[in-house]
Amino acid sequence: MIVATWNVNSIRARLERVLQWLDRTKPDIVCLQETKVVEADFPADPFRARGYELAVFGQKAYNGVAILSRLPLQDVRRGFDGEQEARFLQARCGEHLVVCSVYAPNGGTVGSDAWNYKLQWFERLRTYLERAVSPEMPLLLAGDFNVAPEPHDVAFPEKWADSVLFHEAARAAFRKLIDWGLVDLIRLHHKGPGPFTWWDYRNLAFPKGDGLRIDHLLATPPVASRCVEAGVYREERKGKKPSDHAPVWTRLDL
DNA sequence: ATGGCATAATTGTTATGA
Repeated sequence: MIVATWNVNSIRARLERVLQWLDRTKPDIVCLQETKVVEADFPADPFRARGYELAVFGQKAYNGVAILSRLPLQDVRRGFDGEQEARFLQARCGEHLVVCSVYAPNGGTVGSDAWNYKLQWFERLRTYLERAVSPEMPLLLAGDFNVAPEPHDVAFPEKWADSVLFHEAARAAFRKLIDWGLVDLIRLHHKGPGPFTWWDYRNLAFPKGDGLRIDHLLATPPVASRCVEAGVYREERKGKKPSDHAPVWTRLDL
């Protein structure tokens, strides 16, 4: 089956593009981030009409995560550790696979309150995993982690070294999360540099190739051992009214 | 050094993103 994740930068602004992409690629499970809408206003009907069950965790204007699944959704959990913001949504898809749609804080600027919040948020996510799940169970964290883990995840690493997306402290926080027991599925199949998943809207970043890999599919070993293919739908960054992120996907032999 | 662009909430301008 195909599992994908996409930071859509507003599900209402992106609805037509998301539906066309769904109809073309037909993923079984999709994690969405930055839906930017409360649950009551989430445009669920066109997804239900395409055979998806939905789990939605939203708030007004900012953040917001969702999971679409062709397999029955059960055991939905909104947030972790008393989180106020709509950044984490967990559900069981089918009998065994647990999927989490994750939207990590951006961090504003290095040294700001938002920056400290970002670093602490990664600590709290790791603590939640330690408490609530296990590396032995089939678990997939899919989403926008707002961290490019290594130099070959950034097209121009020297230019981005001091940014919140590639700062050493953010990379260290991400590594600590991985060390709990997660495998980066893209890196099972691509050596790098790239594939990149985000390009700034400004300064012609996409045509210039100024990309970063900040959206990730992170799986426990029971899932990673079934990962036969993974990639980025780079073409979704092209054309009219794109998100600034491209979808990331994997094929799992489950 | 700054702003570039996009979105929501609002309806002129700000907050936030990455």
